[in-house]
Amino acid sequence: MPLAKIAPDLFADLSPEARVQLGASAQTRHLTKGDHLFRCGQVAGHVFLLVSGAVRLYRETPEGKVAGLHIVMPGQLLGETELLEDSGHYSTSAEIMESARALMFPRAVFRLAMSAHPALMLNLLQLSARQVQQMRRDREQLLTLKASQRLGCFLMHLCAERDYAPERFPLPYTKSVLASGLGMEPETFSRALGQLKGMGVHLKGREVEMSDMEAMETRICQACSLSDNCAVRQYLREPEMAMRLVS
Amino acid sequence: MPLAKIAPDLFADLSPEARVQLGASAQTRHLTKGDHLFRCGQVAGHVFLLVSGAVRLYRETPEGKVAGLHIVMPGQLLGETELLEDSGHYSTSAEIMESARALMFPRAVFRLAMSAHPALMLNLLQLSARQVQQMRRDREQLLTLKASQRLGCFLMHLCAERDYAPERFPLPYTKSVLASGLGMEPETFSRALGQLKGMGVHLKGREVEMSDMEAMETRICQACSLSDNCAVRQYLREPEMAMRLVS
DNA sequence: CGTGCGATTGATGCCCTTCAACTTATGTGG
DNA sequence: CCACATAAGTTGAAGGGCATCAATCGCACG
Repeated sequence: MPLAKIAPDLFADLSPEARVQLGASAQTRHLTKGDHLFRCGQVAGHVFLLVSGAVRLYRETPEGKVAGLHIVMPGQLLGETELLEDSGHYSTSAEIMESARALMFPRAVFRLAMSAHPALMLNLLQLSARQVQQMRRDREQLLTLKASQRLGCFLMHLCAERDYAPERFPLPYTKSVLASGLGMEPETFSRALGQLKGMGVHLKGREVEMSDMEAMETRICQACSLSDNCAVRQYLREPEMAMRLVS
Repeated sequence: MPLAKIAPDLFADLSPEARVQLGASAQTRHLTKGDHLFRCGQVAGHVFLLVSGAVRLYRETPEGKVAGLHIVMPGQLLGETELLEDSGHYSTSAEIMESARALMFPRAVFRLAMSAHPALMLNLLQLSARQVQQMRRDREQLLTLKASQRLGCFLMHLCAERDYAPERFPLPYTKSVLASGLGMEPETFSRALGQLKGMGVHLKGREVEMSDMEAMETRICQACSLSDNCAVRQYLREPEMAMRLVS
């Protein structure tokens, strides 16, 4: 598969030759649930690009607690923050949650490509900026929203960003994994779901059904500080969206 | 003041001429407590470099709650994430918490400088990567540590990163501001301080005194997942540190 | 010396975690 | 295809940490 298809944002404005050359330097790895892409503390020799599946970034404390940091989705990079860091060690562990395929770029190759192709560096910078913004939103929501609202917000974003129909769309990974990504325990997740049922949210297996977007917006977006500059709001305002709700 | 003095990391490896040129394009602004550098939603026309003082990034919800996101310290950038974002609007508000001086670079100038000087772009990328890592730590600590531990961790980092002596060093800003930055209410902050007294932490005005680093390490670092690759641990292991404790 | 803001302390309530028991899916070998 | 084992998810009860509201204290300021 060409790089431009896997992560269009990252490889945009890159000459076709450069893309091919970069692609040739990468190995493909197939992994199954429970495998590790890398572990915290190992020498950071590679940058990974997730093609399919799901990966959880986590760390563990000396006391043995595991703290989930982030769920990586297809098209995203892993180990990019270590690419430029002085220490040269991975600062998190990366565990496969869902059978995955990943491209493996040697760190040195990636750094050379960056220097050779300013467009790539610019794209990396843009992705990084977006990630910072997203993490700010995440932090804020941890402090201001309750569990059910965070879950509802996530579902709406999923729907909006992938342009799904609210009445029926698939969950990208299991409930436990999602709970970990949202920073809550599975039990809390389950109870949060119960509360969302009052807003027309039903979840069977991995099928999501959201029938009352209006209630969701008033009871969730209202409590979130992003207000208007949020993908969800824009999605709900789209005319085609109104069409879809009527039909 | 030369740029290299204000933010050495950012302007490293940049030719002196380029530095002077960039510096010439910047206006200096003096601000006092309560002023705003920018507000959420405004057109993002500038990138700011904080020279002195302290700035709080925050957002507010439609319901009127304010959520503190980050405290910006001298030498750091503001509005960098908006520099590359498509929307072109500030995604947070920036309020002065402590009389400040800031350099104001027009967005377009900064973007041009980035293209013209790959070293600048590389440094930006590195700063951004570091910021992501720091935010990961932050998020994790919000979920795993209790308020007093977060405060203790912050104090130790402050001490380690600026190479202060634990027995006596200044707090960079007021308690309320610090509380906001740590994601807790002033009341909780106050109570957290009370708990730290049991570990030899005393705070008079803006003077910090930490007399029992050993207790701090066992009761705080032990619960944190960074374990060894943490500036605090390294600081505590330094030989000069041992000297200092003995003398 | 009063005024106003920052900081402290107490009381109360909510949300989430934790532990435990239970139910429901998932998948494997007979 | 069923029986079984294991994992995933649900539900209940108890407890703790933090937010919230309110009152008081300390301190810098005019």
